[in-house]
Amino acid sequence: MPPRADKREPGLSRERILDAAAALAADEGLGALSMRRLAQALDVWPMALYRYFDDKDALLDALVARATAEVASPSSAGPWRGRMHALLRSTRDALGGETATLGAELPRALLTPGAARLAGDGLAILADAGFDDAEAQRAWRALLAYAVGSLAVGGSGEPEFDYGLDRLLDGLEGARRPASA
Amino acid sequence: MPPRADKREPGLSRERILDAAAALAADEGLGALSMRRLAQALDVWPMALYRYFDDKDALLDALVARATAEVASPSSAGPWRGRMHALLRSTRDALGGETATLGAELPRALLTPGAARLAGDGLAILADAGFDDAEAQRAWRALLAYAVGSLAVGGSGEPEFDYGLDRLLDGLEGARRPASA
DNA sequence: CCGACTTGTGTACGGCGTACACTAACCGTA
DNA sequence: TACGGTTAGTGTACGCCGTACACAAGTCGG
Repeated sequence: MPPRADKREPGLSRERILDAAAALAADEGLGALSMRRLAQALDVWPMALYRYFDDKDALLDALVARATAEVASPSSAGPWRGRMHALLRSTRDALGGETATLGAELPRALLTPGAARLAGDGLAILADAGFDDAEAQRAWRALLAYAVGSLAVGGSGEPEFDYGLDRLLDGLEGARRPASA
Repeated sequence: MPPRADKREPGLSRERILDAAAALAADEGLGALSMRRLAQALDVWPMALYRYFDDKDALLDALVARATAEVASPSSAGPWRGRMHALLRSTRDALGGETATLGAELPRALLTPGAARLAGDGLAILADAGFDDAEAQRAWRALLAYAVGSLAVGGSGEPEFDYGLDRLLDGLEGARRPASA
């Protein structure tokens, strides 16, 4: 028999806490996300949250990790530039979206498992496109820097995001092989 | 006679406070920068700081504004790509440097007068390079996004920063005029 | 000499993260 | 049926934070 079969339902869970935290941050901004307010939203005493997260920092990490992990993997069909567009747009949306006003939390998002998977996806696309390993690495970092930076810089939305991305892709494509001359 | 000639020296000043704040943030991280610790470093009571800044947010704004304003204007001689390199490298260093671990404060840096001057410098270079107004705007935003994003993404330093920047510049240059075909 | 102004001193309050000790509910076992 | 262990959530408490407010000390022009 399985050694775990506790019948009492905790009521709380990491998932439920993260949901509430994301909602609170989305509604009132990241600054309003305090352990006390969060506990209140869950109708629980503040210390209850510490059964599920070591401290507030761990909770924040989990929040951005979840957002990062939600970035959709693009299908592996179609031209590489289109797939790269989809991947980076999705990245940008995930980091600036659910994590919402989490702009300030960007750096920590780049250290999560989700980010590693993302890099894998990106590098695969670049490999398909004919970049060798070293160049794909540099290219991926440049693309990610652009995608992340565009969150801070803002601009007038998707067309502008695509414009810069296309220019960067143009440049990368032109440098793909040492020199065709 | 000039209406201001008070002989008592305040001891405190916005400049002195900002210096201490920058030092504290550089030494112990942005998280350690509290009004109380800062006041202690200046050997003053916390409330004294409020004579010079409305609140902590204003102080932080002033801090990043100063860093942004310190970005050197590149000389207007030489090829445009070289000048653009210098400007963006300087931007990146200023935002990631003195503001130090101020990574989290990046967004507010882009709303300062210093950032406006920076944009002016960048747009001037792009104009020299033959971009029309609209395209220079989009190009500048893309370049700034890349420079800012590279702070978050990290990477192995200057060569990598230059690599991505060059690829973006390549792409921008290729698109400068509608089509040369 | 005197009121006005400037600068920094104190005091106080509400909110924060969280350490720590506790209770209540439920389990498997005897 | 009774019981020790485990788990989930409850309370209490402490030290830090930003900052509102009232105040004293020093310096000015008149």
